[in-house]
Amino acid sequence: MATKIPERPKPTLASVAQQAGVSAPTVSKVVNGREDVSPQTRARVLAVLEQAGYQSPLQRRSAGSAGGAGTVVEVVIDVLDSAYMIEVLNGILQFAAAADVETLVSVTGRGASDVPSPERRAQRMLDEGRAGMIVVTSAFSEAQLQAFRRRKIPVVVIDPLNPPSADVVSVGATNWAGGKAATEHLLDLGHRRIAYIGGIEKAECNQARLHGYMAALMARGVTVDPQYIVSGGRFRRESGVAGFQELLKLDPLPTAIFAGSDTIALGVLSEAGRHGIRVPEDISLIGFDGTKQGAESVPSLSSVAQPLEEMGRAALRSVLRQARGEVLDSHRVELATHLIARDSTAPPAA
Amino acid sequence: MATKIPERPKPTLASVAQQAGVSAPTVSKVVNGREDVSPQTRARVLAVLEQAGYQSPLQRRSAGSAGGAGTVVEVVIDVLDSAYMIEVLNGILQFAAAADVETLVSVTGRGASDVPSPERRAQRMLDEGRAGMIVVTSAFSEAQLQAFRRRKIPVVVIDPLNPPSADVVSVGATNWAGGKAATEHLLDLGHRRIAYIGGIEKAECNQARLHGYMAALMARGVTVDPQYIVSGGRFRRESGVAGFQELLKLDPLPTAIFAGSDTIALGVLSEAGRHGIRVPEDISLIGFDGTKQGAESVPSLSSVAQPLEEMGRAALRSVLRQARGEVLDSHRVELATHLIARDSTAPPAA
DNA sequence: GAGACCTTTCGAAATGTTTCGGTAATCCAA
DNA sequence: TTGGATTACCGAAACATTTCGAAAGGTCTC
Repeated sequence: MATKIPERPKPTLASVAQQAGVSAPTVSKVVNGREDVSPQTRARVLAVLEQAGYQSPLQRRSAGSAGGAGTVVEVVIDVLDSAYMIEVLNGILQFAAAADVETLVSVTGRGASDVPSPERRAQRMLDEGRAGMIVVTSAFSEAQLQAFRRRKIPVVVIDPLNPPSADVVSVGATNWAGGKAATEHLLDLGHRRIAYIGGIEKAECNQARLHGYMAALMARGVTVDPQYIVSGGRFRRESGVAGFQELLKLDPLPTAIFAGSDTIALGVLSEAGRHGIRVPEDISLIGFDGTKQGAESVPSLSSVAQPLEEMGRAALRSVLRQARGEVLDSHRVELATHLIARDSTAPPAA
Repeated sequence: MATKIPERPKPTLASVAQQAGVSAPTVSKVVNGREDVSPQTRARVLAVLEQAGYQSPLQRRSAGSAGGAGTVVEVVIDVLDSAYMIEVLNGILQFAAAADVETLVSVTGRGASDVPSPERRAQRMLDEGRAGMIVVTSAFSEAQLQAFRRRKIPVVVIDPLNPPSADVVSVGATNWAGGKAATEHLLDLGHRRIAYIGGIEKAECNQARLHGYMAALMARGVTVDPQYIVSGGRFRRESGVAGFQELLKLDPLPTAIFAGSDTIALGVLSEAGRHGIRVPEDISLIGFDGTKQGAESVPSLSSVAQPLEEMGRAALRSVLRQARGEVLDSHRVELATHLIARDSTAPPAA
């Protein structure tokens, strides 16, 4: 080979050590983040390391292949108690298995001994060579997510509470269109007194669904009656129960209810049963999420389906792309919702 | 210290290598599961390794401090689609958060690209310093579990398919007693024609429940009618649907059904609804598992509650104990079940 | 059957990591 | 002030792992 490259000798621990005026073990400690090195020494070694472009064997190995075996992605969820969470997680796990990626799942809900600070967590992720993180919880604020971004750790948020900012990559669904579709479905059936029972009030997705609901009403010339909008709940069964009790106090009862999530709808369903109110004969009910649990209830629940598993897959895919250093087309992925009319909606009683 | 221990020199790679008649690098490769070692050489080295009781630094590290930060436990589940699985997993995740342990969850169900051989998987666990594994799936046979045992990787199986063997640590519930309690509950209400719809036929837990059912019947002098025992299903909703259709063909219809799991019971419930058969007026129904989903159905489901979350916790606790090298009191933990009578059971129609 | 080429297996040497003990700085009680 | 105790920091030596090429044996081609 005549065209031999000038061949700058590949930096080794020893060469770096000599240049920095310390021993090889000391450099090893700095590279591996051990504690017993003084700040000054560490800084000096780091400088030489940087200048020489040294890569530890670990770094060399992981640099090549993000997305293959050995890649670990962290998944942070609130609690595993809603059908929504379960299906999203399922999507992530399925895709992870197919992509040969490992997933480290942790809950932030109750009992977590010492929710570590984002800084700490980010540091540990770097140490352990984690490829990135998927967040399905409200545990991290916008500012905290920045901590990860600063360290170049790929993060994707599913259904963020806050409106999507340019700095955070997020995955969601077309909530506004979905809320509109659900309401139109009820309008088409002939309903005019339609109530909305919402989830977490400030949540972006809840807002979007509510505004889709209002848009549909107004487009048909139906006045939006604030009495029929129950808010202040959460995306949980109990909120459905409480919300329905709230609605029962009104005089012209609504003939249909649009629930902000399937779990809420199921709460409504069971509470209606307790009061001897039949669904859909006496009142129509439509949920949001399109969970299996809704499909399996009696009567089966009409709903606006979000592709929950697909959302999980999309989130993981996006994390892996970022980890590989690819440029993302968009910082916000919105997947389409579609209406599923099942047995819990019908024309209003004459 | 006068009582100094004779101090057999700690085995090192070199000493093992010499004894096995190979070089140190070769021993290293065997220990770390590299490919380029002939089977004969590997076997020879493994023998010496075993005899000398050599421990790789990785093993030494994980042996010392299991249970604190940085500990990673793998959790292998089938698919995240049953209430049972979800609650067990939730228990594991909650306890993991409290114990500051990380959990790596993987599914073996569909789509898993290349279910790695247990050998491979065990090797990777050692490489990555994983503390142990919890198995909630039928993906591993008894023999395959041995592969982990041989490498001293702590493994705990939750509700194993096979009868608990002395070699595998397992966590379960008092299935026999639970099956008996469920059946006695129905007998106490006055039922005599009681059907059983089972899950996976060979599964240990299913067998135990079935035999508890039969024991209760016999103890009261009620003949066990094989027609009323539907088997060949799985612990899934569809099996409840199919099983109920099966029972509908019989002439003296059963007045009560004991389902092998809540998911099965929910299938029965929805199918009964489709046929206009009311629960519990026309037929009583009791499940097994005591899942939240059962509690939330309409009518709410009577069930034999297993402490599912507690089982998850117990499994994780046991893995951590093993990882710390503690001696286990028992290789089989059985947690108590208890009957929850709700709205789906009532005296038979006169 | 000779040669080119590949594959498997292994170890020497190069490289990286850990253990452990020494040194010096600091702290503390007398 | 002094002497012991404690701690932080560092490197020599011991240990482990990886790289890379050599040797042995196969397979294919001509």
